[in-house]
Amino acid sequence: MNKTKEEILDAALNLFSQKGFSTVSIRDICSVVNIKESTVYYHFQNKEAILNEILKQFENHSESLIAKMSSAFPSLMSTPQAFDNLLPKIMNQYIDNYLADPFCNKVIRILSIDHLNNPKVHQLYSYWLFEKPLEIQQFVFSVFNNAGIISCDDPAFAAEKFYAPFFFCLSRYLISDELTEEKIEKFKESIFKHIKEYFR
Amino acid sequence: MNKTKEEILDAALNLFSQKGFSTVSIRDICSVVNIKESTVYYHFQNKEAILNEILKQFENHSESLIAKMSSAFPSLMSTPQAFDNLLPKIMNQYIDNYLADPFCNKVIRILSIDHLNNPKVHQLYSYWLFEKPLEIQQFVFSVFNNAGIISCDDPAFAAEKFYAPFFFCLSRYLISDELTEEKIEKFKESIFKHIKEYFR
Amino acid sequence: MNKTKEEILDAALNLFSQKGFSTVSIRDICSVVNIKESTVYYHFQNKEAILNEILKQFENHSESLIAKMSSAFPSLMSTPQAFDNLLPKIMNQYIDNYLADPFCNKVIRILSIDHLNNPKVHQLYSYWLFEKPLEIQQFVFSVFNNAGIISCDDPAFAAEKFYAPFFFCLSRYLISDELTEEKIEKFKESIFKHIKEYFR
Amino acid sequence: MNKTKEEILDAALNLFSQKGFSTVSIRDICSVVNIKESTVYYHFQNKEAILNEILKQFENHSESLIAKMSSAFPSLMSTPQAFDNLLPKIMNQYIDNYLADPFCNKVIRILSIDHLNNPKVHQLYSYWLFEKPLEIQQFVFSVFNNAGIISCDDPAFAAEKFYAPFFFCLSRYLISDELTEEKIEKFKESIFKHIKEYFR
DNA sequence: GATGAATGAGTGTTCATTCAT
DNA sequence: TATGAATGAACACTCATTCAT
Repeated sequence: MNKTKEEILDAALNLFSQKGFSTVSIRDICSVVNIKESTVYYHFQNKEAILNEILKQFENHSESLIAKMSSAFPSLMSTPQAFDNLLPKIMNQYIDNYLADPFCNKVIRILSIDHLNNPKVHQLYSYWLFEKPLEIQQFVFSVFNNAGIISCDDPAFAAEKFYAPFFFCLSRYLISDELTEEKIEKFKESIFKHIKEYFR
Repeated sequence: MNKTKEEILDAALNLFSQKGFSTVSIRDICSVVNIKESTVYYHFQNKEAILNEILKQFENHSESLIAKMSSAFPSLMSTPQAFDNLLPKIMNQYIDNYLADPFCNKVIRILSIDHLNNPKVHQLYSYWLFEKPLEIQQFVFSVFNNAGIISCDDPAFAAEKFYAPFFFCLSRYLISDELTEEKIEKFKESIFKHIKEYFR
Repeated sequence: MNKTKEEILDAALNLFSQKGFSTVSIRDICSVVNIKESTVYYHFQNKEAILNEILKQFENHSESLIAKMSSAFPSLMSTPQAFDNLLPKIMNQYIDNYLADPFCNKVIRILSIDHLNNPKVHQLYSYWLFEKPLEIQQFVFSVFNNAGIISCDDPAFAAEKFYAPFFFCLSRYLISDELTEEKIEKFKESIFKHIKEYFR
Repeated sequence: MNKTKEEILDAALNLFSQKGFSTVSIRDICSVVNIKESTVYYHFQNKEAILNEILKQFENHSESLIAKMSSAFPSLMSTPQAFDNLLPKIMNQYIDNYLADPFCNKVIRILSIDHLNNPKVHQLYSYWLFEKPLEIQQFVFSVFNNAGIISCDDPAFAAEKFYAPFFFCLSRYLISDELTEEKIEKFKESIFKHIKEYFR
């Protein structure tokens, strides 16, 4: 992709994730990238198109991450030791490449700021922060149950119980302020406590 | 308070909670209340003052609710039966008068939309959605622990574990879309399941 | 006159003389007097009426000062010693009760700020800062000439020559900044030097 | 410079010099230039920037005029005849290119209208209407004195005496009303009378 | 690829003024 | 006497967008 276009996307991502889509002006973006406003319209049809491009990249990233993580799934089920060894690895992957990944984290902020205002954002917000993670975990728990690894008669509730602390800690530590290494550590510490407690 | 001023506050509350503070214009508010823009400036110094008034009312409401709920606390501890009887009542009070209360619910939406953009909102967001509830629950759990009602060696974690589903379900059911009776029912159903599971 | 009305006039005088008529708002005046804007309209028909009242008072003050000073004129002509004695007295009177008088000084500032913008002000500005003083002095010089006290074949030019330093020092010392005792002293020092030089 | 930008500056100059900076609206300027208000903000950061540009041009003009006039100074001192020949030429240059120059004259009006209200304008007003001319003339008189051309033991007072009629006639003839050829003639007639009288 | 110039619609806000009380 | 409430017109300024170059 063109360098200027990438710079615009990058600046827009940063600004949108700090102040929300409608509060950021084309001028704001241009003064970061150091280009004229009309230049933006060479690369994008309009302001919304910038957001759409960001969201599209986010979806691609997220889907490919899911694909990657799913491939680790069979090994997870092989033996109890494999489970104990792999679970933290998978969780770390999920955190490092998604919740705390600089790009994804910023998009998640955008989703949480703008979801009430923008239907398209709302749909992504619902999907990626609620539906999809719950669906995956529900699936995992029901497979585990069927395999006799855990006993779980309500996989939907199990998923919700497992995911709630993730969402809570995400909101509390990862998108409440600037994202720092410190915050990520706090998040991980907290979330692994919850996981440990969960499988106690 | 003056009728027009109240109507302005009411319209502003609705609009701010739907689109966020900066996306709502004075014109938007006026076209709801059916007054001229200059009239707004008779009642409020500026746009921000409208938000501040709303936030002030929210704080007053919240604080008085806490006071009211605290008074029920001693009876909660008297006998195990009292606990079992009272807990749902208190939870319902918390939900009906706070999380799902039309006024509070809208303010909570505002907090969640604008917290990244507005420092004052951010402070209230952190305080009322994280610090305060966790502080209260941590206190409750440590008292319960001391009284031998429950055994809990890490009240801070216990509070987080108890509150996480609240926050999750709040985000999922109560501030993700328009607030309907149906959504409130879904929320309650889910949250009482979590509570039951918690005290299992 | 009513106390509130006087306070309005006083506040308006101060503000108009600092920032000019059109730059001062009714609000500005009210916040000094500590009344509501609508109250102003009980005492004055509109904003302009406040200015007119001030200008009327100024004209009354000026005219009565001229009358008073004219009465000293005959004695001025009696003997050369009387002239030498009386001239500084008259000049001091002119300065203390007019150019440097707190009320008149403020009005003169208003005239000099607003004369280009407001025809009525322009007329007073021309009259009281050019026509009238030159007319009086021209008259004085021609009488003095006829009486043989001084020899002066062009009283109009003599008046202009005599008055020019007044106007210059007025602008430089008395209406260029806040009016202080120090500034008045500087003005007097300078102007008496010019007078002495004139009659050398 | 861009044509539209120049037209804005020109219209602003005319309007500011007639009504003062704060009384002129961007709309006023636009309706003269026949552009939309937003266009003004393409060329200038804000209203004040228009004034600043005008003032900057005035300072450049004034400084280069002083430089040009200073170069004529040595010849002025060579012989008494040179003095008699050159003085009117220099005075005419001063009047035609400064006091009565259409651009400068308008700026001087702005200075005299807005100096009490605007600190930056006040500084230019003091400098260009009092400090600088007096400084130059004081310098000239002291050099002339040292060269034996005139005898003058108080050059500061001599400068004030020489300059006072300029300032007076400037106010009376050149910035009191619209600037016409007639007014300029009146001004010159008067000022040359004063100069002749001065060197009598 | 990029920009200089322009714009129409909209933003928050201030203003002098009115009028019923 | 004074004010609470309201307003229409104006204000400086910002916005996303267009289009010729």
